[in-house]
Amino acid sequence: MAGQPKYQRRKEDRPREIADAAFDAFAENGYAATRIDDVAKRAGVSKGLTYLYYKTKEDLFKAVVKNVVVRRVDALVADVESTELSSEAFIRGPMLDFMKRVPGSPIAIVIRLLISEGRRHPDLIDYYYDNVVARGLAAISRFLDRGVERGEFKPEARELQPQLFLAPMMLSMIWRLIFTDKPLDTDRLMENQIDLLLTQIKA
Amino acid sequence: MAGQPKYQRRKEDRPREIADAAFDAFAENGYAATRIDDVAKRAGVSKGLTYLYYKTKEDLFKAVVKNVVVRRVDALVADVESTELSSEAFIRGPMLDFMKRVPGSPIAIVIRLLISEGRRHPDLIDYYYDNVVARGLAAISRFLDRGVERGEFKPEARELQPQLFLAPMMLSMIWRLIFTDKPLDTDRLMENQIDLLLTQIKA
DNA sequence: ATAATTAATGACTCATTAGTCAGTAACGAG
DNA sequence: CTCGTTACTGACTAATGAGTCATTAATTAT
Repeated sequence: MAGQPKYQRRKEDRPREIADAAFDAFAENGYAATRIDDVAKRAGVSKGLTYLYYKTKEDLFKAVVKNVVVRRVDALVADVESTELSSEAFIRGPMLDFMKRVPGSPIAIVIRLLISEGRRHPDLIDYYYDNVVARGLAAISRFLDRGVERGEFKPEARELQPQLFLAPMMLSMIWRLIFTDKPLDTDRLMENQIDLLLTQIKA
Repeated sequence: MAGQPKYQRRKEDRPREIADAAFDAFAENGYAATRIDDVAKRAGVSKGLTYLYYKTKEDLFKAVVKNVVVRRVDALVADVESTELSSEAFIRGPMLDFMKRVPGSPIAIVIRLLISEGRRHPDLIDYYYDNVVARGLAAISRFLDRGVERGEFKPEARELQPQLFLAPMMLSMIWRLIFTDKPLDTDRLMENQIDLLLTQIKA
């Protein structure tokens, strides 16, 4: 007459399940306003278990940022490095597509967390800078260099700050984070910027 | 033999003193991590007095955002509307100067607060949108129109999204909020964007 | 089947802090 | 110099939520 077991023991999966639940909770309410109890409930576990895998709330926060971030950037950088397309076709195609997706993606959520809580976790900032920002910027720079070498871009392209490509993406992201419902054609904003830049640097 | 009085009664000045202290505290620690006790101590008053002038912590938060914001934007908009300079000279002069100053100004702090806490205060978002964002964007649009009418800009200038002017300012602001110490020539970023845009729209 | 191991639970403690309110003292009126 | 008004104080309450740990039960080994 054994009933259903109350729970399964799943040592391997728990940490990830808990981190995912925490990500959702942080995304909805921010770090400070998220209770560990909520995270546990979302993950379908007890509060105590959360503390078995993550010693403190801050530990959990760090795990969340690291998890979400690493997967995405790897994919993009690999894409940039391995493309067979012409420089212009790549920018207008895969790169623009990627940028359009970012403002609605988990990356935006992580950015919000970094803006609100980052100052209390300097090592997290460094981690994010090294693994996301620096790598992303370097990839764009290498891409510009390659365009120049191939004769697709003018030599001045090398002087462009890579951030110029990302600025409208950034504004779109912040816009959506703050003014969820106010209209802004973020796609067109990014397209226009790409047009501006390409007109300037095309050989 | 009367000692120094313990305090002065300053009904008129207290609200502002408290709001200013709160701004400093919020800027340093964010909304959630700021204790009313801290604010009171900074303002040199007791905790109870804070509650005499602001019914809740949220009330205080709203007062802070509104205070800091209104003063600045009024000045800029007036400047844009009343300038005697040529369109290009104005953009490269006063407008660029203003943009360069924003990332290090209290406006950046308010933006951080809106990003982290805004979702729990929708009326604050609306207030900020109406009084800052909408007005700023409208001012840029009118300015472009005027340039076209005067024959300084091509007619296509009317089609430009005003946000294109602001995107690098936004990126610079966020960069400084997150990566306080990582180098980025934010001034050059904004100058380059202005160059790009002017080359495109100059008659 | 039974025992040993340990993943998982949830009731508990304890520190923190938003918000209250009875009392105190500054200050102006008479 | 009173006396009345009220700006101001600070000790208090009530609620919340991070982190603990003794206990329970799923699983594995024998």
